[in-house]
Amino acid sequence: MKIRAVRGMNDILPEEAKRWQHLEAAFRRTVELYGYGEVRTPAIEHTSLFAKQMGETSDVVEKEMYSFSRHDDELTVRPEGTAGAARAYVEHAVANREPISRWYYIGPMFRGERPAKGRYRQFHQAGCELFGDAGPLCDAEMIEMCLRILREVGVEGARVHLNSLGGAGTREAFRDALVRYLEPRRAELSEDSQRRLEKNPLRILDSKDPRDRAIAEGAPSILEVLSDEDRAHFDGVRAGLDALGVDYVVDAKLVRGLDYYTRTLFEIQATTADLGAQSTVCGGGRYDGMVEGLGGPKVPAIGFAMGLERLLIAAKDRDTGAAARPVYVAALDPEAAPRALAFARELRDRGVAVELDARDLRLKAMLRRADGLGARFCVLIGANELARGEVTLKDLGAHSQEAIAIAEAGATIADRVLGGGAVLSGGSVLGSSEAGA
RNA sequence: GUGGGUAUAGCUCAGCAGGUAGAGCACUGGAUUGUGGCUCCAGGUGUCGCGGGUUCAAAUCCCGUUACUCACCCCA
Repeated sequence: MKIRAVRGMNDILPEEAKRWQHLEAAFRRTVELYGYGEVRTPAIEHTSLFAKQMGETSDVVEKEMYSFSRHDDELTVRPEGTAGAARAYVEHAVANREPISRWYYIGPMFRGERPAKGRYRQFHQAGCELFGDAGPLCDAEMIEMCLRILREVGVEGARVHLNSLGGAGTREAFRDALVRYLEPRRAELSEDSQRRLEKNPLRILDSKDPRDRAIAEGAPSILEVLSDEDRAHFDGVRAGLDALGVDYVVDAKLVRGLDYYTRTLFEIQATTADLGAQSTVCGGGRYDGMVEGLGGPKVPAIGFAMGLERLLIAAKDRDTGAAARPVYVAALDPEAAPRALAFARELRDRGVAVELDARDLRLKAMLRRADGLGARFCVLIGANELARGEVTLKDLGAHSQEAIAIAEAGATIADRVLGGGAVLSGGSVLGSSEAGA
């Protein structure tokens, strides 16, 4: 039996990796505009970190984590990025060094869910965490930043959903009120929701089952039971969004499966049909209690994460820029191959990208390959060239070729490839002729 | 985790009233003794996802299994 990739885990081949690189670059570029710096935390943490922060009874912790014992340690491969970042924030006493910290991360996360489109067991998230500011304006700022990222990345039709869970006390009170409302109607709920009644009643609010929806319609709204402080914060967020001209919908039924959220909760959905049920492309909120819960000082925080696989599905494919146009060096005879190898190195020394081809093939096949790669220049080095101390330089766009003394060829080619605007105009001319053909 | 669909060449797919496999693209060679993007010709030895079963005979029918996929669930 052949060894295959583990279920739910995918290879990303170079061609596709290019799209990832563009996505990640756009993310970095954008969040750095807002003052975020990258943090890199380990992929493995103590299991208790996730169990405590995300909630012992959350689905992720209960049945989706990749956990294992190693010697005396109970460890887990991270299912998300926030807990690890907060742990590092506390561990390094960052609150003592600076009043506000803005961190971002990009990396793989692991959850043992049943794979589906846009949902994999190893998946990738890019996210931000802001520590040290409890004010509502940074909530609004972060949401606007998320929208900017999505725009930069080419996601269209993003919709912001906003809710507030209130502080810890409000949340508990609401949970009780909700259970009091639902308990008498238990029999009318879907099977899933009957289970959720004990475990995570808030989840019933965003169930997709029509039976649940009907009941959820009449359920009490968390927004009605917010404390004055929570209400003021929520209004502040909305005022911030309004000032930024950001469209959003208040959705009192928006909830999360993770326990650590307080107050502001938001989710951005892409309206791409391709995403199917996995349309949430960005989710985040406040977690004002986490740092203290990890043994740190009372430091409020807010963060979000984006699922990169989903982003790539939702993102309109844009021109990823001019593809690399290597100079193609073809070694035509075995005796000329070492010279071609050395010549390729010389071009690279001069900063020119080179694809060396020393296979035992017909010149025709090599030129086809050079075309396929989009090379503008092709350098032929064979027995004839070797005898004359020359190389043959072909300009594939102009259909011309010339003999150049091998001692000068490197400088000449580097000059043509790298020299000023010549590259751009040459590239676009070739590009348009290709498009026309 | 639950239910439905799919699984044939590197890629996209055809073939299925059962007789042991095809097309396009891509790739290689030739037409053009060392000159490309077009054209023409030629080139496939693919465990027809895997394992069982029915049958003289299975890619085709049945069962199981795995992967992918859609919905639910969960979430980013």
